[in-house]
Amino acid sequence: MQYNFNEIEAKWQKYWAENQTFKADNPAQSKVEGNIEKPKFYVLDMFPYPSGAGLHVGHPLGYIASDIYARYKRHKGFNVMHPQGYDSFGLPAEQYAIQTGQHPAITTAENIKTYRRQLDQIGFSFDWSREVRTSDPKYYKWTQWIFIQIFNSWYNKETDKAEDIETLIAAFEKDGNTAVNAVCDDAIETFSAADWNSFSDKRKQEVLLQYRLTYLAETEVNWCPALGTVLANDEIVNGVSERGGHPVVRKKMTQWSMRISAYAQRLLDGLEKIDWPQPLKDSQTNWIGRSQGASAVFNVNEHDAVIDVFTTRPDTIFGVSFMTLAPEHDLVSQITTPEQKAEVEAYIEATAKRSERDRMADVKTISGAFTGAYAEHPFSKEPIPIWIGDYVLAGYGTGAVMSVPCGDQRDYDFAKHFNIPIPNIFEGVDISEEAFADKGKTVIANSDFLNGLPYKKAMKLAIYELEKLGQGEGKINYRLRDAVFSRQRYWGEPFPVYYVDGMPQMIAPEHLPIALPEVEKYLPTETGEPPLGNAEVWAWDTVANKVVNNSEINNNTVWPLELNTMPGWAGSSQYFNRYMDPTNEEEIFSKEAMNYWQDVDLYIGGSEHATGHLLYSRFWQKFMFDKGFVPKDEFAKKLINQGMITGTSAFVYTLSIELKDGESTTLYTEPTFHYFTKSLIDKLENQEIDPAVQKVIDQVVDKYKEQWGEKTYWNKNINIHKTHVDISMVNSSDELNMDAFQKWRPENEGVTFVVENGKYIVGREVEKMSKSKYNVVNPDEICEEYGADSLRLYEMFLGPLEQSKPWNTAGITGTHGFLKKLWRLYVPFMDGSLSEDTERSRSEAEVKPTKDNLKTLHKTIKKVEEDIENFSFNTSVSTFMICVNELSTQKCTSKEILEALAILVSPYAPHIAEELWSQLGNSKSISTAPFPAFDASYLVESSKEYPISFNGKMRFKLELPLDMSKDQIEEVVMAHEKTQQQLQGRTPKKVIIVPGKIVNIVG
RNA sequence: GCUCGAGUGGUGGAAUUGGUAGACACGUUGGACUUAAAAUCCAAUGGACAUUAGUCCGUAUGGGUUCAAGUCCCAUCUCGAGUACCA
Repeated sequence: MQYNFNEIEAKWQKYWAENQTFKADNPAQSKVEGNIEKPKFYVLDMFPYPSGAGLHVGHPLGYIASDIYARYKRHKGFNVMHPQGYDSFGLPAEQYAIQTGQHPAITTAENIKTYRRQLDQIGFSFDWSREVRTSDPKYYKWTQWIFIQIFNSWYNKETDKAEDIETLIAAFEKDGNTAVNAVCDDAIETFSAADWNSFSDKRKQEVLLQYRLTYLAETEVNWCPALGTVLANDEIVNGVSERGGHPVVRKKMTQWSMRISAYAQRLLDGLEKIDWPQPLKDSQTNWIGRSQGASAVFNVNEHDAVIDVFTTRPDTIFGVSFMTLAPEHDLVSQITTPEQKAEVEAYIEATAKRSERDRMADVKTISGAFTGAYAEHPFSKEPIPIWIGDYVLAGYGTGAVMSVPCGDQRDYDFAKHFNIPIPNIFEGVDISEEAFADKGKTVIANSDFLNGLPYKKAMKLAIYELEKLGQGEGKINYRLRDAVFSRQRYWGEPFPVYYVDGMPQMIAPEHLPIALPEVEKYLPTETGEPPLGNAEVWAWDTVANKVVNNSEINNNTVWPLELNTMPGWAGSSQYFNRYMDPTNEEEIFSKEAMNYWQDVDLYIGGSEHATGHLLYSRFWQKFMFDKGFVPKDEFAKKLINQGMITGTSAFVYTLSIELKDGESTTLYTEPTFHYFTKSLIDKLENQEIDPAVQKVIDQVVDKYKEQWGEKTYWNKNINIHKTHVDISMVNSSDELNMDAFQKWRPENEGVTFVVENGKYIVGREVEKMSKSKYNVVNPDEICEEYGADSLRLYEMFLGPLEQSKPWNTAGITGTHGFLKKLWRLYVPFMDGSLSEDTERSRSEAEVKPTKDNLKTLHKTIKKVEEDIENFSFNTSVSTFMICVNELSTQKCTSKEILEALAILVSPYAPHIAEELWSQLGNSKSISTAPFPAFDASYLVESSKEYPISFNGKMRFKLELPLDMSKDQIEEVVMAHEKTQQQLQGRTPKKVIIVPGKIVNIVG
């Protein structure tokens, strides 16, 4: 009986779907409420954005790994939840809609269909009954619900958690805002209880907005004109948009923001208790950017104004020789003197024109302008000139720095450039060439009360003295900014918000979801409103509690709705919790479900989400924790980043011949229109011209001579050109299908190949998989030709999960061959079409396992179990191969052994395992079978083949009993003829014997 | 520039606390079967010398610790990822 993988895989995929084999039990659904016998295990993949291109072989890598783990945990007796869904709001579908008019919901649904088909054919054990789609109103109802929760909350620094806004209102009514210690906007006016109670309703709402965890405020945002939307910091890479690479400019706009900065410290602390990859933790730490120092206040001379600065080096405060403000700083226009006005304004204009990208690319050019104003040093009372410079960023800290040129290289460079004095406040340090920033070696000098102190002490004392003056305090600063939450796009979650007199109002949760309205065009309106401005039915009726036509807006009971939509990360920030109870229409998830599932045990996905999805999700989780909705403040215990699978591009080579007269003048460049096989190119690169190449070159030169007459060409340059060729035209031995190549493109017709042994060998290079490089490998084709089980095994076999590694389809014959070999072991137990030489009955075939059989099996169990626990899937595939090779050699026909082996293999190659399991006579799915127990007694050895080394080099091996003593071993080894041969009469200085390991003879 | 990670055959990669380097595959070469091809099976396969036994060199490079180093320590080089005026 043949291993007919296509048939087997289709059969079992159908079986799993029909029997809901991988449906995870929920506490509420089980017989005994809240008490499922099995312990829970939650395995999660980062859900995909369903793009139009479908999957390539790189995409399922992480899904295969998580699937193996999920299936393994089922064998180990866990109630495993392994859900999958779609992050289906996003820019590509909308861009496509703008171009074609096709509704994004339609393209998205089509793409999801393709994804589902591709996922199904790989045989994942997903519980599809839990599927979520972020663009489904039934799902985004809860995204809107969370938004309302966040809006109705503030952050209490005293309790260090989010609290209901009602508690803040109560505090205001009682004591005003002076006693409240909250995370809020920067410039807040203080008010008493009496003030508060006398405020108008609108005024109260304005004040509360400054405290809410999501708030509407005019903020400086990253505006991307090409995409017509704002972008969050993590959506910008190198000053251009992550998607599309469009330029981004700074712009002030009224936007929803999320007060993630309130959670900066907890997001940092939380990293210590989760098992996530260090690089990922590092980049989150970096992104949060905690720095400890002090704030200091400098009074501005002749103005009623102060400059607030943040510094990490308050110990160097006596080294200040100037102040620098960001050009955008509010004070600049106020304090600039009439004489300096022209220069300052010109400078501000010049910096505004420079894009973010230019500013970043050009960090070496020093520029700035003097405002003409002076600040007063808090201690020395000396006047300090105030400058502006674009090396100070408006968005970080207070947008102003106290410049200490002797201790900071940027300040130093600025001072040098503008001839500002550089006072030295470090003992015994030369600062004539560069600034001195080594905190460890710092001893302060020329600094009044700080003289002679090292860094730490000086820092403490400086802060103490600043506090005494009332001009500063110790402070911790974070780089993390509040996250802009509005997008001027169509294809996203609508906000559950309407506006009364310009003030945002939440729609009551019982009226959710607020579904996306239909629009004619997906572009911004003529007046520059977001696409939802095109909707005709987009007003909120507060009486009927429903969305009505805009014409009904009466500014009394019917009000306009919010026109922005939520960003891509809104829907993905709590999806892992919704999976626990995905169809619940009453609440986001039931208490029972949440208490049972708790958190994600294993989360697998790409490292590109380090500072986006994974930071925002942790933020929302902490919020949900504060409000008592979830029991854990970190949502995923363990996270693994799978590496990228790169493509192996193929290249063909042509030459062009450049004829030069004398040293430099190019007379003529001639492409040869011949394709040369790789080895000839290799030779050329080593300055070696093969006769076959020479012939072509001569032809070109002859042709030239015919046209131009005889000349001496003493300089012939040969240039090699390589072109990508579609990898489907290349076989596993790198041979090009020359016929196919000629037909590939019209211009290839009739080209000549210069071959070796009749074969054209292409060049190979590892590159990112992409259409333009013609190196994309589609899993559909692999499944068709080799089967999903071969694909799964091969993806794991390629190398460690976290590492990036190149795909090479040729290698799949290895794992495919293994499966065939595995199959053959079971043939004696198969019904009907037994091959002639194995024609036996089952009972005849079955024999008792031999000692060797058991040894092979149990060493496989041990290794595979260890490997899975360590996520070392590549090595367990090798272990299976060794196991099958051994059992084949042993001609094993023990049902006991083969049953256990089928279970071991089943997480990796589930289809063949199910088939073999049923052929052995089992009627239930193999996924219900317990994992074989390891028994060490089968591995006990009585002897060991000792490596005998001389001076650390292994020379020969000797089989010795394991119970032999050190002395006995030495005796036997020394007496051995090969030992004497090695020593050649010398007496060894030392003999090292590690029983059970090694013998080393020194001398 | 800074932070982190990695360098092992022609290729992907093994090597658990320092203890037989190159497991397992791919590819290559030779052989069997076949009219032929495919498939399958068998054998060889780090390099150099040695046609037998065997010897020497080999885990990016140079040092060091050790009876013993891919593994530990120091320095250097190369590649990859992240980050980038963060005061």
